[in-house]
Amino acid sequence: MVRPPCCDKLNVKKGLWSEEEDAKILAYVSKHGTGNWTAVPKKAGLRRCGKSCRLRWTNYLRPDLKRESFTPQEEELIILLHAAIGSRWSIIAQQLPGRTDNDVKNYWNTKLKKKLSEMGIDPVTHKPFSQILADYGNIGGLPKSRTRIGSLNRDMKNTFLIKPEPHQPRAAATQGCTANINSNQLMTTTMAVPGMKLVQENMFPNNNVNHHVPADCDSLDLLSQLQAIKLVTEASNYTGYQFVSPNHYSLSLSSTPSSSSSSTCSTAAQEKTDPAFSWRDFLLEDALLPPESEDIAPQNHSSNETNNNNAVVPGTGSELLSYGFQASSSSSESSFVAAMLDQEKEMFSEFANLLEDPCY
DNA sequence: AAGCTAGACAACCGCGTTCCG
DNA sequence: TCGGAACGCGGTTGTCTAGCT
Repeated sequence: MVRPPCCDKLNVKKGLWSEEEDAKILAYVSKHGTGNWTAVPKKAGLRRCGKSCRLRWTNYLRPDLKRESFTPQEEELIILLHAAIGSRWSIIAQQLPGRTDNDVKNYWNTKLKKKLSEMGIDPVTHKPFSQILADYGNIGGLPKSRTRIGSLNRDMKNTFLIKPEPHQPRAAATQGCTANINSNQLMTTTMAVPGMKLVQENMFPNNNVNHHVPADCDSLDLLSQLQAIKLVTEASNYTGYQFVSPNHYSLSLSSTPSSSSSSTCSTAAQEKTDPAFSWRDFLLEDALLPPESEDIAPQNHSSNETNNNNAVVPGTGSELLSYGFQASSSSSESSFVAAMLDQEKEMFSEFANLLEDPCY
């Protein structure tokens, strides 16, 4: 492993910071300001890596940091922003004065993920579990056996299989689940990634999104991210991310009169009739089709205009799966899907014994 | 009282990006 | 333009503590 030069010394101290060390950092920063962190340890008389100093300052010593626990408003904002832009903690934290990305990340990992799971919502896709299960069952046409549940993400499993887990070291637990990872990835990537496109389209119906750009997370450009943030944060009176029914959760944005009716996260039925996204486009544009293939005309998004106020909590996934796999007609698509399924079958057969004995 | 467990949060690690000579 | 250093970010791990058995 290559360490940065500032951390290369063997005598660099690690672990928790003492009050003395904090005082040295504070003294240094008050005198010299922040910046050039690699020089800080030497100048401040610390046996710490510069990176570590910066982290200590950013996450703990900065005077503008809030110490009190997260408010319900902050909590809702985090959930909304996570739904909109994913785990971009630094961006989310920028919308929460006095909070650091580390704070937000920790709060998400320890509280919010669990909370959403208990509500029956997958914290990764922000989609009701029941719908994910149904959609996932539809993909492969495979029976929903225990094995299938074993391939769902851990939070989801915890919700379905409420049973005390024997404590085990984290690494061991992680390793034990290795056999599930591929199928998890199959699911979460296919679901979450195109979902970003859905967010973009549904949250900014008037935004000229180029629908021929492959809808991966990274293609969600900065402008759109900022717009997403703006939309979410400006909805000053939103009443929250409400669980309505197992297939239906909503976000009520009451900041505009026309949005008094809660905008609703698409149900499976709604999504199947929503023409805004074509899974086919997503799959094929990347490589399989020449650009501007005539049967993949730009989508007409006029239907979105009727629900401009709907800040659709990104569903992300299952709608895409229903779209794509059910509507697939071209041979290239079916071969792509078939290849994925073949690989998955192969994996299941290879790890059959493990999958029959889930690690939880 | 001791051991175990889970929650909270601080800190570290690795990697990608940006800056600068 | 290139390469190394610095920085920033997200994921992961470590540590402490309170509650429970």
